[in-house]
Amino acid sequence: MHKKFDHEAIEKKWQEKWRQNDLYKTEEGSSKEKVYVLDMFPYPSGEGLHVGHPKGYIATDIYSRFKRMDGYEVLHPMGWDAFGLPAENFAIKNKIHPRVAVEKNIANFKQQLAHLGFNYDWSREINTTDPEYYKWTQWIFLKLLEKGLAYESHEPINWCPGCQTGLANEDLESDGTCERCGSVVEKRPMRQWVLKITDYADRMLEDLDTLTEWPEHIKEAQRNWIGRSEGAEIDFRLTNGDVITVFTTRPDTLFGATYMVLAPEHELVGKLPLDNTDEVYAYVQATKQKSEIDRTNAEKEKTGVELKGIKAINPVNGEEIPVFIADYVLAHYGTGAIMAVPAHDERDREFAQKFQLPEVTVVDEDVLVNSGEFNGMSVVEAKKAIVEKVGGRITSTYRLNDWVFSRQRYWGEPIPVIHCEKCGVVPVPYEQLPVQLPEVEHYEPTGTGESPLAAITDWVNVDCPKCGGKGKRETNTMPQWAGSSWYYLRFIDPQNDQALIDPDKEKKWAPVDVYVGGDHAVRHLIYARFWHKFLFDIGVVHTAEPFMRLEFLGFILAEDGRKMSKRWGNVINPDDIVKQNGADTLRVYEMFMGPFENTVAWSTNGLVGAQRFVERVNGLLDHVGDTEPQEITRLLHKTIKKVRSDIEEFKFNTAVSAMMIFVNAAEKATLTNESYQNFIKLLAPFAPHLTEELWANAGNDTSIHLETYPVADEDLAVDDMVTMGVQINGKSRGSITIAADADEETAVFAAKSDPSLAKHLEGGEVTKVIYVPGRILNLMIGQRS
RNA sequence: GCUGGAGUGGUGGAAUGGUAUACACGUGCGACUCAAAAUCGCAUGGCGCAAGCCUUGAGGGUUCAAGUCCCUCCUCCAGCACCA
Repeated sequence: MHKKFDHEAIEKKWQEKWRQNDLYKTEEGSSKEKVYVLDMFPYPSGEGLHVGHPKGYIATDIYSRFKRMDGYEVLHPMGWDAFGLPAENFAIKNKIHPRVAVEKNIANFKQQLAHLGFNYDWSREINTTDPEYYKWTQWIFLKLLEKGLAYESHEPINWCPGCQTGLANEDLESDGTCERCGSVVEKRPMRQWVLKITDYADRMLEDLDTLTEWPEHIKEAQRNWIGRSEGAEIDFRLTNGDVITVFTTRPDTLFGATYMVLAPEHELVGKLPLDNTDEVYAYVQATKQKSEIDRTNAEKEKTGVELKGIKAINPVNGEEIPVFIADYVLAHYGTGAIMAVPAHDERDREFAQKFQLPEVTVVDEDVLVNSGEFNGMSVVEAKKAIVEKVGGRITSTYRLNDWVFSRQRYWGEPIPVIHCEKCGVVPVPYEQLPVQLPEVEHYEPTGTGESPLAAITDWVNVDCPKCGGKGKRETNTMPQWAGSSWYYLRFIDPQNDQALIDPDKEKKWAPVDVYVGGDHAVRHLIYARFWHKFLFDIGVVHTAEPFMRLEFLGFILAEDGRKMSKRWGNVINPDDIVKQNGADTLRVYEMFMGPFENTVAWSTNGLVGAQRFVERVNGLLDHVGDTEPQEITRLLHKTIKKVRSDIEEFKFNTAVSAMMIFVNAAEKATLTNESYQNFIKLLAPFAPHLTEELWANAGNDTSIHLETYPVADEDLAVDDMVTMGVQINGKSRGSITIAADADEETAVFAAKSDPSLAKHLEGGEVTKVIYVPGRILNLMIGQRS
């Protein structure tokens, strides 16, 4: 009789052995075909992992183990995304230097991951806060600057009074609060570094079509995020001679434009000669006071003020129309100015009704009316014709804005530029990288809009690299997203101090073949794709896209159906599960819970099922004999076939269930030692400790994880006898068991010979037979009259 | 509102157009035990004593055959949203 599986001792034993033997180290010079399997690397928080975190890591672990056993050279690394506000806020609160806190958290995370027996090549570990790493993050920034894709802006930006830093639009919740701390975000005019991501918007959009192995919903989310609208820019001359350019997707409705609206922030507002300057000024001020919540609430009543003393001239018919400012027009979209067509736009209609402005219908049933020479034209034709007539320009605009790239905080990559009194912005010479974060005594935010770095005068004051005169270092740092926008490349060549990545190695290992993750995926993927395309343009990488295949994972909720959170007290720590039930049980359970992409609640009961399975496999040796029934051989080969294709497709839940079916059957019979060892290999990627132990117990002195993965014998994977359903007049009435290649006559005979089927055939003639071998027999009978 | 996805037992879920409910949990009964846990065996969609009938969100359609394909509708989830 077998012993109960002592998971604690066995896990420890093999994890140590694997480490000692460098079992999972990627061989650089290997001639095998490569596969690069990557997790979205974690942000090492102080709270450690809960059982939801490892789900994706288990999947990539299984996938990469499978690929290694199947003859590939596998690159499967792990690292840490450790810059950013949470680490800094945690450090401030607990009076610890962020670096120290991060080191501690990483050690804790690494320990937790180690307990699950993952096959990472730890010799490639990277950390975004390591100067040897962020040297290259800074290098990319300098390249962007060199190519004109990084620029300084003084536009008012989002300021979070809680975090005391500027934020990108994307850092806000939909209600306009800070996603980190929940504070109501204000607008503040500030000097900011901005990256011209909009230059890449079209390419990012178009290349989505090449990503055939990405889930559709992620691609759709990217399209929404980029939000391209096709339309035209049209110039409206004002009576004072100024010109306002509007963006519209409906140039065909130009005859219906009965007024214009500028965003209150529009640059022209302060410059126009107006009769009601005070009123206008007051409205602009009132808009600034409003939070983003009030500003973007579509429910509220429209407000605005007419700019008195000027009119605009509708370029298509020469009519003079009034000009307003109103906060329903957004400064950061299109040109910050619109032509208002109350008849064909709900928001314009609402505004027009309030201010009693005329409404002119110009399109009826997709055909133009009230539009002079364009009457009778289709909308599609008219769009082109009218733009041409008024000298407009066909163009696109995007929901996506340029990326606000500076933060007034300590714990980020210093932006590597120097401000010289004489030369202006001067990039730090490449050979002086990295610009290291200096030691500071107070890394709390200053709240003045300056980073804490500004107080360190001996770091800030430097000679200008260009003229040798007085210069000051840039004290803003990069946002957390910077380091994670290119890390997947560094794993390929983590220690290179001469280049971001060696071109030969890049050609060998890039791109990432399978990328797995969930949270924040849309935004991270936008940024990473943007940088990757830039790196492609400057010749650093050889592919236009970084991630060939993307697998999106569903989260694990707490048993109560809520998110796992300290706040609810419903967090389950994987360490506890590993200790009580074992790492292999946890791994099998998380894969068995449901489809990989589904969000499912943790179930302690469900865990028991996985545990029982692990124990039964441990006891399977008792059923090994000299022979095995043929159906066991067949079942094994069917199982091999199923498990292989399921792993390939990330259908781990059905792979596990197929193996359960095999074990259930094998327990009721006997199986040969050969089949036993094949089955253990089949399970090895899922339960690496158990199978390694059983492999050793079976007298092998190699590691099972370097063995060849079983291949199904196609002849043995199909049944020679099949049980198939029989329908009579399309209704299922029973089944027959016949040879898989039986002909129709045999099948019909078998059905007629079956008493329970024959019963249904009485009183009628078989008028039609539908026979799909191995699938179905359907007999149509007509009533005998 | 727009876009994408999903609705199957008490629960998680399975099913190239071919016997719906695999696998697992839970539950019930039984075995083992002084007893319990663990383990093992049997049963387990609904109605019905039974033969049988019904059943994949609702309703239509295509087909020999529909959870699967098509149409209409309902509900839920996700992303976007005063985006011109």
